[in-house]
Amino acid sequence: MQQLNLRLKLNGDSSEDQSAKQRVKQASERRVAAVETVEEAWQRILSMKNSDADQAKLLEVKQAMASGKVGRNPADVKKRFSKAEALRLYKDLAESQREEKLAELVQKTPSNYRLINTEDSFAELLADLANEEIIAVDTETTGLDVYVDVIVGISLTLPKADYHVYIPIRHKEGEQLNPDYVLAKLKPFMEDEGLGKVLHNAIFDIAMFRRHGVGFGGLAWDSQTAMHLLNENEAEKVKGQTPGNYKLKYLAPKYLGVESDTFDELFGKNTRFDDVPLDIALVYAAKDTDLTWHLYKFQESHMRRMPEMFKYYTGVEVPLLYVISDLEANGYILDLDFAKEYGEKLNREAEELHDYLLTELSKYHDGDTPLNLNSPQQLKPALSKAIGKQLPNLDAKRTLKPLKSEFEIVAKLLKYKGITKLSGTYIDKLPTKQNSTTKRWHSRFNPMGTVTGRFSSGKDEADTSNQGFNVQNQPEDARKMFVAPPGKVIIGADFKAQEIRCVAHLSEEPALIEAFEQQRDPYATLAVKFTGKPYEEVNKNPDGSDTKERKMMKVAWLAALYGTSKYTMAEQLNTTPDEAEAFMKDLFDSLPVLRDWIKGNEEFASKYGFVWMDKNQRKRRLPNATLKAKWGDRDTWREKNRAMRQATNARVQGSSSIQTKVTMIEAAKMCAEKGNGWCLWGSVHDELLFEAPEDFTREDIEDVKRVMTESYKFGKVANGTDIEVMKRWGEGVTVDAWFENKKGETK
DNA sequence: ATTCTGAGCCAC
DNA sequence: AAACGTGGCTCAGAAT
Repeated sequence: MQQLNLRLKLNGDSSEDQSAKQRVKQASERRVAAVETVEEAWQRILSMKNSDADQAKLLEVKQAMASGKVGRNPADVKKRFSKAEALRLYKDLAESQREEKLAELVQKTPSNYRLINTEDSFAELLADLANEEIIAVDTETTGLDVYVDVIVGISLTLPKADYHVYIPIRHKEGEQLNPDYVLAKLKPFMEDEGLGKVLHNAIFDIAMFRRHGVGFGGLAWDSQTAMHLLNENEAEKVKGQTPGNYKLKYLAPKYLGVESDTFDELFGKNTRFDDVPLDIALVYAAKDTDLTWHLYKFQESHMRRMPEMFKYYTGVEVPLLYVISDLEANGYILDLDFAKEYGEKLNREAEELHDYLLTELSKYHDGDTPLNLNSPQQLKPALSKAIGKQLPNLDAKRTLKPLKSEFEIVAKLLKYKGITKLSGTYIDKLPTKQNSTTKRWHSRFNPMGTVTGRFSSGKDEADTSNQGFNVQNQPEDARKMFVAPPGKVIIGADFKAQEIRCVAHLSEEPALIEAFEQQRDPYATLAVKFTGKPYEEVNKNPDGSDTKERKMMKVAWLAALYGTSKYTMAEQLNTTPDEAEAFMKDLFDSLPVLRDWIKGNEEFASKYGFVWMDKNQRKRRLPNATLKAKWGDRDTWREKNRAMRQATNARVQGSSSIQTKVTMIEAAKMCAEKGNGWCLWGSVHDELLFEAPEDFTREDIEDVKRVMTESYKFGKVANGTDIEVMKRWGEGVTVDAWFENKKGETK
């Protein structure tokens, strides 16, 4: 009861109460300090509301204090032992542990780790390298920007000679060989196709060697991409679990049972590797190739048990890394004048809309700060009041668009959102990402960025330069910033209806097979089968637009592929869920082979917990597919059904991505044969883009067509491609139009 | 001051 | 028995 009274007083806010509050607090602190033992303080601190991370740190400090590893700072002893002090002690503890750890590592340096920093030891290494068939390679660098940073040392593992080396070349302290000399001597080995090489994240090191004028050959294995193929779920986010990753330092303990500290753990976040003393650098860096080598042996033995996957990995994914390396290094050119002018136009429009919206909506906004239109949290209640309708969210497509014609303000908001997205993410942003060294724009193409095998594109995971960007989601309007280099064109070639052809092949549905045999539009063909109307009538309207039958088939098609629910389908077809369901049932009844194929995918996944991509080259593991959905267990039900949808989708997406990757390799070969400035410019899932001299010929186009349609066949289903030519991305013309235009110019 | 998460939206 | 598969980026706002 006394406590309650005290609290009531403390909560008062008159100045008298304030000073009373302070006096009471000070008195109580004096009392606690006088009587509280450190043990009691611990009880108090540990029972506070601490984050999990803090609690763990606190417990560690408590233990360290008990064993005498850390003690209180004499200056603090008079004060009450606080949580803040305990956390300060944690820092001291971590620092001393780090030093201890480093000393221990150096002391326990394996006898077959060699620091190469003399003429003699380097000569011996070169002689031994000549006897190796396959080695492991890694570089240590000043940072992660492969166009700006430099190599500070090189690690090699020589399996036959049975030792691991670190060759420091640019550390700030310690005896080292001349960097140019070392690189010149290593160059023939690095470029030797006959000397196999194993790396972890090879794209990075290949780019680093390239930067120093050293080519790369003989790539045999990349333990990072191989791991993705062996377990694409390693980094999956599961509730209540910390997700894994594909870093060597994570994989080695997990799969090799070897203890391994990360760079940050050992050296802290802001240490550059050229600051690391050589004895420590040796044990850290040589361990990298040591671990990479062992991870390779482990992975190889596993993958060999899946021969088709092994063949695919070594035959496609590994050589693809060279292709990506060239593609990324080539980079892009942006038309900065265009971007500036366009950006200014967008910003003017946005400003006008912003003024209007703020004027109209501010009166419905409560709060001390002005309404922020970019904050859904603030905008939702304000807009709801303005239009007199409670909005569930501000989803442009679902929520706002239907209200667009009824409310002027919603229409303006949609326009505003569209413009600010375009300028904020693309038109104004991309120009700031020019690389200082190459003066070009470089993106990343991660061949294992997705669980199905598609590429992802963007910035490097650990890259802090903020210069990365996603090439694969550039909207139509932003693509216009990308231009061909002077004297060149961009040639775009897509896989016509890639995923549908893929399904035709995998399912062997006769209606689809037949459509492609007759070179007919697949959606129209489905519409014929379903409606009984003639092809011409359902394919295109007289004005060239889509017929409603064809549109419906397209929606239904995607629904089958993606597992759309009847509710979403109803929205898309503008009908009721029941009708949508009935329509899908009728449709699938008319395509029984396709229906059974989808069912088969689901049954396979339910039984085995994974599905195969085309020709068993790759797996998509879906452990949740084996769940038994129980009544009332919503989470299980949701996960199970998600896995069922993924089963079919992954097979289609993954098999299609195999086609794209195989074709990229053949396309790169074609470019190399042609020379004369031909190279790959990009890839966006179902299309490849080339850079070519603007005096390319019709024969060149025939070669592109051949590469696109013949590099990877979906069984007996023919491939198709549409090719266009452009000086500016997205402003393409047909090949015929290009040559017609040229004829006109020369006349 | 830095890092994380969710909403939202771009691509195929 | 409600929400379409694969990604990445930006911004706001919260957590640390």
